[in-house]
Amino acid sequence: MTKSENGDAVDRILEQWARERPDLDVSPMGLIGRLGRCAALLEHRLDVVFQQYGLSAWEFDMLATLRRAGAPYRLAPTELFSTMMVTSGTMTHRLKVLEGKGWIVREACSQDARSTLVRLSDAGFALIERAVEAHVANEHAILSALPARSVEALQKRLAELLAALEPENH
Amino acid sequence: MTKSENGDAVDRILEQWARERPDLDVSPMGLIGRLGRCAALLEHRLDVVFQQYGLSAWEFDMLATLRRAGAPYRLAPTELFSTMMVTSGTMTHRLKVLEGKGWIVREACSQDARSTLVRLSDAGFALIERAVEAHVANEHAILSALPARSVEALQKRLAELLAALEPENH
DNA sequence: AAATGTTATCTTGAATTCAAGCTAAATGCG
DNA sequence: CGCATTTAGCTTGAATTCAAGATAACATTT
Repeated sequence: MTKSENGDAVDRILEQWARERPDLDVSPMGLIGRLGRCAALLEHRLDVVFQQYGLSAWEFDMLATLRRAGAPYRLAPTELFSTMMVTSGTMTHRLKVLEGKGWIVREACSQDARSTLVRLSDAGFALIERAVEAHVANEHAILSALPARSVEALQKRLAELLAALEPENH
Repeated sequence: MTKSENGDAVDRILEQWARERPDLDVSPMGLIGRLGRCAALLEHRLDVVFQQYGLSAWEFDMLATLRRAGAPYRLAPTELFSTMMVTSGTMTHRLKVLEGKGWIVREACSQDARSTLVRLSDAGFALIERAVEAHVANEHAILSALPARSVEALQKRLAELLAALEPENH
């Protein structure tokens, strides 16, 4: 058995760099490369369930954000795009699409005439209520491929890394 | 508004779900949410260095893939887009851009007239040679925020997860 | 050799995103 | 009050991506 058949795609990249640039210590690529690849593959796996409910990932995310905010399931666009790490222009587009599909409604804000609040419609509420159940079940299924102890360990280490990366910490 | 309590952005999401949907065990969101967020933040951090060399992330990735393949730094488009997880249409566009910038050249394939191979130009080679050094240094700097043992542990757990997620394994 | 199927690549059109800049409303300050 | 500044949201244009399908070359079978 050769080395390259044992490891994953990232191992193969590390081997190539070791051969071509032995002067560089490319070991951080192991962690960062795998993390990126895991994220991409997970995204794909989650999309499968979203599509079963006629949702894209960002549509699920929008409805879920409004849903978990609690009654009356209403937030300002600014709050939405700042928590979701997208620009205001992206949010304008998303709101138009969701309103067109009847999952949200827009309401004037009594405190601030500049702001038109966003609220889950009954249809949007009913949809996300079912979709989030399937989504959570999907996540459980995906992680069941690993022993519970590995999941817990990974979870702890990622929390550490996230703390080190969060914008306010540097 | 963000600094406040103990816990990160993902903890706040978990708390909201626990309040709104106590019937669901949303614990997998802890791992999957943090992983996604780490990936997004890391992407941003890596971009900083890419931009210093006039590169976008995908441009760096393309040049790096050709570079680490070894002399004569030449690959077929199919090999490129399959290892990089993008479609053939995306690859066509990328090749046009890189060719326009003079970092790659295209050459007919003697074995297969359908294929026009892609090769690093001298300029492309010189650029990626410097950029990869800065990139690796950047990755070292980012991970230096964590103790070496944490990095090693995280790396091992991610390799486990990646093995469970790789397409051929399910 | 002709027919059939497969492979490599490109084209097209739509979706999604961001950066930059715009308008309107709220707020602060003299 | 009157003017400057900030904030909320939207508009525009460009970049990036993919899905679907077109094209051309290769491979296999008849």
